[in-house]
Amino acid sequence: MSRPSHVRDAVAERLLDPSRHGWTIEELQRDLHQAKIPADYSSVFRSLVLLERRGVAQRVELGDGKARYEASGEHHEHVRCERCGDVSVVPDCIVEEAADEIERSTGFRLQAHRLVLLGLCPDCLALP
Amino acid sequence: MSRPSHVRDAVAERLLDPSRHGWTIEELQRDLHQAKIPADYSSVFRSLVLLERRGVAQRVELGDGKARYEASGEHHEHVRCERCGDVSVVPDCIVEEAADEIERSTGFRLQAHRLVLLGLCPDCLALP
DNA sequence: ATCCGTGCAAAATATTTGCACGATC
DNA sequence: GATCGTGCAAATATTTTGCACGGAT
Repeated sequence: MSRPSHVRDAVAERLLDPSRHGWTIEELQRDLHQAKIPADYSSVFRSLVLLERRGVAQRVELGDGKARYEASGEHHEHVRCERCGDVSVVPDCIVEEAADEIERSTGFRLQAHRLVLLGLCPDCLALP
Repeated sequence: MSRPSHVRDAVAERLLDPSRHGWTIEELQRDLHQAKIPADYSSVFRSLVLLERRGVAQRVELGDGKARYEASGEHHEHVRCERCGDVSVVPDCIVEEAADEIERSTGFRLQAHRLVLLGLCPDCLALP
C-alpha cells in the first residue's frame, strides 16, 4: 500500500539516529540537502506530521519558538546549549518523584511535563 | 524624566497581581480593554519589552507557542491546564536538587531551566 | 484510473519593527 | 522644540494548508 517516499524515509532515518535529539524542521531539511536529498520544507513538515501520527516521531517543545521533533520512545528531559543550540539528553526523569506532592499542593491532575534545562555544552565551555 | 504611560502602568499592575501568572499579550490586551483602557497589541508588547529590560517583568515559555509574561521575582514552576489554559504556580523548585547530578552526567554547565507541568486544573476536573 | 508524495506558493499565526502624530517635558 | 508613548500598518519568522503535477500502484 505504501509507495516509496524518499523524503519521509530520510527524515525517519535521522530521527532514529540516537546521537541527535530535538531536530528542527530546518535542521532536518539542511541535513537532507547535504545528503543530496533536496526536499521542500513543507515535505519535511508533512513527513513529521505523518510520522508523529504513526507514533514514530514526537514533537517536543524546547522553548526556543521552533517546533522540534525526535523519535518517540523513552521519556527523557533535554539540555539545550544557549550558545550553540546543541541539544543533549538527560536520561533520568527528576519530575516523577515530585509529582504526587505537586498534585497535592496545586489540585491539578498532572498528565505530562516539559523540562528544558539551559546552559553551556562542554564544547562551548571550552571556548573563551 | 518619565512621562505618564497609562498602558505600561496598567500592564505592570496586572503583572504584579499575584493571582494570575503567565499572561499572554492578548490576555493582557483583553483585560485592559475590559478595564476601559484600550491599547494596541504592539503597545502592550512594547510595554512588556520595556518592563522586562527594567527587570520588572520576565518572559516565560509555557510551550504553547505564545509569549507569556509575569512579574520577575522568585523562581517557580508552572502548571498549565490543557483544557482551559489556566496557569498556576508550583512554589517549590524540584530541579535544583537534581542539578549537580545532571551537570555531572551531561557535562553541561546549567544556567537555567524551564519546567512546564501539564494537566487538568481543579475546575476542569469537576467537569464531565 | 486512482492515490499518494512532492514542490511551489499562499494562508495562517504570532511577534517585531517602521512611521507618523500628539502629548508631555 | 525634542522626546516619548501610542496606534496603525507593514515586515518577520514559522508553521500550516491549497493546489497541481507526476509517478507508483
